[in-house]
Amino acid sequence: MKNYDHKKIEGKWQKEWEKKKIYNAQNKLKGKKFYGLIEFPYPSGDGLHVGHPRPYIGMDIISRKRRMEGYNVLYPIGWDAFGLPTENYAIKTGIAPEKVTKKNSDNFRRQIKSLAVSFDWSREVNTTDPAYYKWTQWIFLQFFKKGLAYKTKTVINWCPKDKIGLANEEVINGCCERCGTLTEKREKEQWMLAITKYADRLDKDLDTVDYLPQVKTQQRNWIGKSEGSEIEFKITDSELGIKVFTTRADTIFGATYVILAPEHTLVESLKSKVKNWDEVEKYIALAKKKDELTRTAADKEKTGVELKGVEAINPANGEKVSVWVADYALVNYGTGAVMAVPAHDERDFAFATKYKLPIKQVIAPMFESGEGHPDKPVAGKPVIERDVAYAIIKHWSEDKYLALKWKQVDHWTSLVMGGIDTGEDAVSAMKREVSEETGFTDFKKAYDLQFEVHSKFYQHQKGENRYAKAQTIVIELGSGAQNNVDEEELKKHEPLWIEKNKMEDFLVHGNHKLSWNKYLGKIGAYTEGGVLINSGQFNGLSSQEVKKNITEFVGGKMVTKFKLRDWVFSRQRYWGEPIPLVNCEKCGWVPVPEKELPLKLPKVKSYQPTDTGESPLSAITSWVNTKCPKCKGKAKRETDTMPNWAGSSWYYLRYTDPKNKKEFASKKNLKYWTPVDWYNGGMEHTTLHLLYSRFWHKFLYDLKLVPTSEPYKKRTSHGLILAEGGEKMSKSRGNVVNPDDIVKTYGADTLRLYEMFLGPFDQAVVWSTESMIGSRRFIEKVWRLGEKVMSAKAKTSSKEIERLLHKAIKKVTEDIEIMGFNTAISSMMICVNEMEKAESLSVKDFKLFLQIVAPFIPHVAEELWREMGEKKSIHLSKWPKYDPKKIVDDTFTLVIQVNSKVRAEATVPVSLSEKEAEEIAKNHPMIQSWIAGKTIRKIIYVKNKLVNIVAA
RNA sequence: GCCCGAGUGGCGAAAUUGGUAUACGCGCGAGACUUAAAAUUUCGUGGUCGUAAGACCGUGUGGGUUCGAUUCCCACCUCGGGCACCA
Repeated sequence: MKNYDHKKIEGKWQKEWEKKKIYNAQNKLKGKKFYGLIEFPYPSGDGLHVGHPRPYIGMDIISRKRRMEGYNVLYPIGWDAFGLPTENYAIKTGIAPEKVTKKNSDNFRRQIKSLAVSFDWSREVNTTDPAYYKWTQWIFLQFFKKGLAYKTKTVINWCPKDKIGLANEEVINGCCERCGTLTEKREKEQWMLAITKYADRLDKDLDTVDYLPQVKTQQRNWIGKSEGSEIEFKITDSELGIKVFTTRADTIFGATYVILAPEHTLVESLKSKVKNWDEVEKYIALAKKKDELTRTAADKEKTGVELKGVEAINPANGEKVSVWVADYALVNYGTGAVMAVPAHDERDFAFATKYKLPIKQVIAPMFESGEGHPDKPVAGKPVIERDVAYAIIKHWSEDKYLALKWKQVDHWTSLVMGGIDTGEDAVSAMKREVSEETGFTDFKKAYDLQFEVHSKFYQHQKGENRYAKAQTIVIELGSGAQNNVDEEELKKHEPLWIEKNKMEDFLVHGNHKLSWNKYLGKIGAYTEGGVLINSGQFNGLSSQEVKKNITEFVGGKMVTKFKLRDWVFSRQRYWGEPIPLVNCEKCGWVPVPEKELPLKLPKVKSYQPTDTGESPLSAITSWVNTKCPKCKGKAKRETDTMPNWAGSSWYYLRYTDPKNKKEFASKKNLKYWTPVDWYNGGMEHTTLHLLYSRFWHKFLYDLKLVPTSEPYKKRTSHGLILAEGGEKMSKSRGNVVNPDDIVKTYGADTLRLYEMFLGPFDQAVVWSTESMIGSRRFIEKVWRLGEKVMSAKAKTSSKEIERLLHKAIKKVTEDIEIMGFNTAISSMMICVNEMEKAESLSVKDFKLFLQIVAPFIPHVAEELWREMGEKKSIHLSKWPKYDPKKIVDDTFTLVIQVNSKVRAEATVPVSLSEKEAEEIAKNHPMIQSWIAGKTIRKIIYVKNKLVNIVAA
């Protein structure tokens, strides 16, 4: 018996597979296909660490299974090789980026190949290859021709360290995504791609794809679709008006001032009217200077300045409101102006409180027999509307509050409350009620909290439905001076002094709790929906249904806004695709003619970006100065390059036809291969690469250049592999585990199996080289088992083994589909453990086992398969089917419970009837003592599982 | 603050139309083989009490629904991820 030696078999089979091209996609565009995709790597100088291959191996297992299921499989790889690290390396060393890229990708290729990932290497692409980026440039020109690529002066996020403009997506907490440096704002002419034109479709079409729910939510979040109203507030004595965007048109009667973003162009146009212009100008200058981080810090105190002398008119009620400039209004969202409704918006509330601006409640919370409320309104009974009030009564010396405990109803407690008579105001009404019900007379202070709460309920004693509109009144007692309280009142309820911090638990009604929390200041603005009050003709309507009507009433219109901004597509860098446009004095921006593509990167002496923010290309005058393709006059080339998201936005299309010189891919190939059936990648690319590529794809679809509107049918994610301390693996932390070392000592099969066994595929897991031994042991067991089976030459297997084997086939078949690799492996381990012990295991059955384990440990499976006389690769064999008859158990363990506690077990045949099971249970000796002297109330029977005797 | 996910032995983790909690693996303990070690292999391995049979407790915490809850509901705590003045 020869021992398992991974070194002897892994290289051998890798060469054989490559020679026979068994993993290459077949060029015949016929039959069922499977296109599996992983995110192509950036070939960094550090090489692969053990975290990189996790997604490759996962998708490899799926691809291998698909091949065995008879699919024509496309599982490609390439290099996303434009990018900063290579360029920075070039700056430091002077070595050309092409050379570095070549070296790094050669190393990556070698490493990946050593893991036997079944990529089709004949379709390898490289984004930095001119034959590839010719088409990246070509697609960009299509955007340009359709007016979706435009150059504009914008405020961009600028990283002072990398000297590069960043898209919003690349700014994390105000810092550069790559280097962590705090970004600055800079004004610059930049090429933009109009992704916002596709915002709605990018959002809506998520319904048509099978993505992880988190991916969909994150994309939706990022796109930030929000439906609302655009409404104009006219400025008095002026032709001008302020257009605001709001999702809460229902609160417009409560709009007590208007806010403009500091960058809003209207501010300048109002200059002549503004009396405090100096102050305003200063504020604006300050706001512009602030960097992203300090300006958007959530806990930052709000600031602003009033435009004195400017007044706007609330179109709902005609009231004059003040106009302010404040940086909590953002210029690039909505209209850059906000109608402030402090009573119903947290931010406006904070601002209004600080600057003492009026706060007007226009939405009353509505309690409709909800939680902690009296009975539901009864249909058919009359509804009596009543004005009422609650009193929050503070003790004269202690930190206690007065509340009522109702005597006729259990667990009923409330604030002191009562009706308001006609002509009476709420404060006097409550003073009257309080003295009647509690006897207290010394009211030091009594005021209206200005918080109205509505409720609907059924009043038992009166037999009628009530609609109560309650005011919240606060009364502070000066002393305990008290009159006698009427006997009748005392029979109804008992007044109790409750400590402040116990009050919320003491009160049972949701509306009382709400008023109490408003009093405490726990609720600033009431931001939920409710019933309109103080809103003229709209009073009594619900905030949900009234939005459209109110918008029309004030002459506004319903609109949809997005958080998504257009994509900054320019980079002032060398190592990227040159933007193929020339600027002609006469003709403006003119595309480089298609036949001149690719527009290659010229050789430069220095890769250093300039401090002025121009790319190193601008220094090469012989390249920059050119002729206009249109008029042949003098022209200059664009010196900006594309961001590295460009090449990755369409690479999956190129894989279908990677050598095509006439098109980015032929229609025929695209039609057969796309969409990608299954795309696995990192969550970190959800709002960047994934969204960008969906955008490009939709654009190409509109040009009828791709056959589907979505590029990827299904999207899953893998978790990170963390270093042993639970930290991220990185060269700088010095905790990187190199797969080369693992392959050398344990073998590629062990590494593959271990990575898949570590834990759930989509979760982060901690690497442990110590635990790897388990996977190696499993492989050795399989190996020994193979040797044993071959020498024994059994014709049949024992029944138990057959059952376990077919169960494993079922489990593995199903689990691979849901990326449950760890549980699939577990079932194979169980199977092997039993096969080891088994007296008889047939060659035929063992070969079935080899087939299901083959996607996980391809070398060992192939070696044993061939030794058993097979001439063709196991990876081209047909995926086994389990036999449903063979997985049926004859017996099962019947669990017998008494009062839901397991007291006994019995091995019984599966054909057992309910009656028989009950008999077995009752007569079981272990059970007798538990039910002795008790009455059996109930017997619960769960087929093939348990009997539960409920006895007392 | 808001949204999403998670919390189970010493460790990685299984198990959900509600039905034996801890499969599988690592580690650990004891035995076999061996001159010895490694490798391999057999048995054991949630906690407490008990000589034992066994009993009780146990899936982040506190409640609830149920004959029965890791699974469903409510409240809370902790960790991870995303968003963050988006009107």
